[in-house]
Amino acid sequence: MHSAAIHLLRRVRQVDEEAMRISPARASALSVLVFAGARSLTALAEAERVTPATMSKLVAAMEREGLLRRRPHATDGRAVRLEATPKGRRILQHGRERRLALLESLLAGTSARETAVVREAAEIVERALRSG
Amino acid sequence: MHSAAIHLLRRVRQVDEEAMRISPARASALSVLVFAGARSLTALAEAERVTPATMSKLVAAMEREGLLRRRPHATDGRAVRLEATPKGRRILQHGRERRLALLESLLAGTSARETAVVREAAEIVERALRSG
DNA sequence: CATGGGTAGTTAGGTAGCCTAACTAAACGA
DNA sequence: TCGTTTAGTTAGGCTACCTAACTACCCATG
Repeated sequence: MHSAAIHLLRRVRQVDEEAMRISPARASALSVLVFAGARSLTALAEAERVTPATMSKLVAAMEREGLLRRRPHATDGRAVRLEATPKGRRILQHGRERRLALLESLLAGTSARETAVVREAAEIVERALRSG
Repeated sequence: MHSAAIHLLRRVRQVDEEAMRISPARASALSVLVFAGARSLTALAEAERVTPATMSKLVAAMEREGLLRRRPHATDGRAVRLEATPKGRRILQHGRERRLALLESLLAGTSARETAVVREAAEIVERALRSG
């Protein structure tokens, strides 16, 4: 399971870089903003299970690339509100499509039942990580 | 699926580092040597889907740590034969146990059926990556 | 048997993503 | 108002990845 995760990510990285789109860590953070909505840097760091320091650099890079915007928090002068830009949404969508295409082609040699097993496993793992 | 892999590895890394044992990339390479047998650096790089340059550095570090040995190839003076040391096997075993314990505890809240789904999915993904 | 093209591995230099420690600035509560 | 807590940044360090350029060796072919 662990080994499968390592190898899968290495493979996905190859394709991502071929297309010069967006790295896995950025795609993952951006998707939180897109699908779960705008939030503070620290909240995003928690969602992604990294430290605020790490997220601070990721956010700075993504902001430079125009993937997200920083807005002042309505009432808290220390905090920022991070939100995806239209460009960010677009690029995330591209990335998702590319990744999806890769995963589909990888799973092309497997049966429908096996595909369903993999999908369910991904959900189980995410749920377990959230609760654990 | 992609996102589950990212989050799983981040979680595993936390535990690995707590124990100051062996990093995921090293564990993965070492396990090839332990379970599939001694081989050349380039062959190991291919098995791990990284470039020889990357593997060269990994191997140098693991050799310094006494996890593996370098032997001359019987007939080819350019090549080396990499094999795990007893210490390497031992540490790999520890790492596997720790990781196993983590994964077990993560999956503790899931049913037996779900655990089986995850196990099968890992096998399917590895098989798909090998053939694709 | 010399020579030149391929192969095994290393080195140099660069990037991303992760960390901890130490900091600034704002908020809050006693 | 003043000390503590919280949000985010910066500095410095590590691992793991890459490409490009190198050395050393292998092997065929003239």
